[in-house]
Amino acid sequence: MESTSPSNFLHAIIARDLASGRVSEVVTRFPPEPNGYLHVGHAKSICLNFGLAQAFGGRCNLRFDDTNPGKESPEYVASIQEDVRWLGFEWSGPVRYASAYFQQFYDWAVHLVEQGHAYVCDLDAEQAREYRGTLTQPGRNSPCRERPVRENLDLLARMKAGEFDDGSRVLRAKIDMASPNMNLRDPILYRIRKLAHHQTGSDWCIYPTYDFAHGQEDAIEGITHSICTLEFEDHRPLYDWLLEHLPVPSRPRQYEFGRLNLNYTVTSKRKLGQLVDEGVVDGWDDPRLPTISGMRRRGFTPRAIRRFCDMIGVTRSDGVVDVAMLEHAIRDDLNENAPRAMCVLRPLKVVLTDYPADRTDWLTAPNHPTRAELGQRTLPFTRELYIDADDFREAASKKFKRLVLGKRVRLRNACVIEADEVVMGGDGAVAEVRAHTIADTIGKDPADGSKPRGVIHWVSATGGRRARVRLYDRLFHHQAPDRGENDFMALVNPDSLQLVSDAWIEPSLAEALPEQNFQFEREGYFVADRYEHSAEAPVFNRTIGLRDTWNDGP
RNA sequence: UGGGGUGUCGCCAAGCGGCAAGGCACCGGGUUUUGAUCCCGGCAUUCGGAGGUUCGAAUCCUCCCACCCCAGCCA
Repeated sequence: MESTSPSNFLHAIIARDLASGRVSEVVTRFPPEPNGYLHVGHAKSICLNFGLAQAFGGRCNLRFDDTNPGKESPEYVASIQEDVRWLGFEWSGPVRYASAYFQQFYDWAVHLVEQGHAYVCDLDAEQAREYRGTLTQPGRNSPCRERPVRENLDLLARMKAGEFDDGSRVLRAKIDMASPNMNLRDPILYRIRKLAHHQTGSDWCIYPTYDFAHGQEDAIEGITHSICTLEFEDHRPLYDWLLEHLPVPSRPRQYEFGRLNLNYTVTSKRKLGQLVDEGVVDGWDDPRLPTISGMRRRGFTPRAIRRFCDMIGVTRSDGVVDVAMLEHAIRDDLNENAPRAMCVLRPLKVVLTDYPADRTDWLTAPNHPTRAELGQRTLPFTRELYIDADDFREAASKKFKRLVLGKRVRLRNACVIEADEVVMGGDGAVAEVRAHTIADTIGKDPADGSKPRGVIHWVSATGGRRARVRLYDRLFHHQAPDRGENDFMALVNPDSLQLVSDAWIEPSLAEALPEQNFQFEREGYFVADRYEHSAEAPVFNRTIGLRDTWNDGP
């Protein structure tokens, strides 16, 4: 796989650390909590962590930060691994789990207590909040703060033994209740949760907090550069404090970067989960969601997502990336690599009156306009064809470069035809167009030197196949559905999915493999559905439309 | 009104004292059996603002302004 890893400030830091000998090898990690599916924001982190390790010949671990059993599940640990692999990355060694280090964390907690750096606190959640003070006022010491070491040790052991109820006691670090950094006001290290854990079962009833776990996990695994998002910057002093006060095997350092924000979309596990739970979308892998599995089902390729991550860069400023950049990344990849094919979304019958009903010509068409190595396929050409209803008008201005009554148009990969008359249906709409072919125009212009201004796609009515096509649109029309006062659930686009049950495809398309990408010429990029597509009942999802700069006329 | 951050084109982003890369978007023009692609051209005398240092500043100093994060026994 190509290892693009464009330079950024982290790249520079690592290069410097390697050059100075501060570290001899770079070791990073991607540390998701298995409490939801990965989304495009995680893709940025994955590309960053794995990409940096790759760029410097180091290693990158996949580690589940599973310290809160109440929110986690095995379904997520499975999907996360699948998504990371699908994106094209392989972690170093086995999958790691914070939960595998629980005993070590506990021993270290005991160590902290013995050194007088931690104590068991009896304040309940509400009292703890009061004692913590506010952003502008210092907190007050807990009445338990000066508890003797011996008593703390006893209480901690009993917390572990399950003698106390959830929430009744916690273990806290003894740092500084007056610190302007809230994270240093005697942060909680352990809480009681009488809950089974998806990895450790009922072994524990006390679980470490993120702060008491993350740095130590990094130290145990020999992580050299622990990369996280900006909101953890205030936690860095605590991260360092714990490492300094514990006999850890290595000294990782934390660095922060700005998380990805995309306009017109929501990227937060909580909100994505709400859309899934309330049935607004069909599941975590709904093609309208910016989840990795959703984008996969939509037809995005790992390469396009990686390319997108390279395009947006990595900095410490938090901005909002225009989805147009994501759309460009996928169009760019698919334009280069997707085979072309023809599909009519709104079939309008065209009868070629000068063409025998019992005749079929098999025309060959290249699978790609510039890459001959992608081969060609054959198309059945018959008396009855379907073209898209939008590609015909009884009358139109010169700007309309498609089929018009009495005028000519080129059928893509086939001949030129001229529309003679229209047959109206009972509903007053055009039901059929009757036309005739212009002799000897396959692969060449008409003998009279005229050149049709337009080219439209078509599919044989008798040789083609019916298909179901799903046309996706943005889930939100609002640029910032979850910003400020906005209730993102109320801003969902009710027409984000349009089901087309009678699209018409050229026969070769029925043989498509699930997840195969195509460009349906003049329409956009589509993918055979990962789960529902079959030769008997073809199903395609529109990944993204073609760029369209045509300003519609009259 | 505490602490921690960030401010370079509509968006992302290079730049680190020597005179504003690149990408996306957009606007022209050319090619084209996809109104796609491709090609060519345009797009910041200016770097949040005001002072200062310097021959010279987006880059150094001072003050100011705006925005983001922190008061979960979430991560």
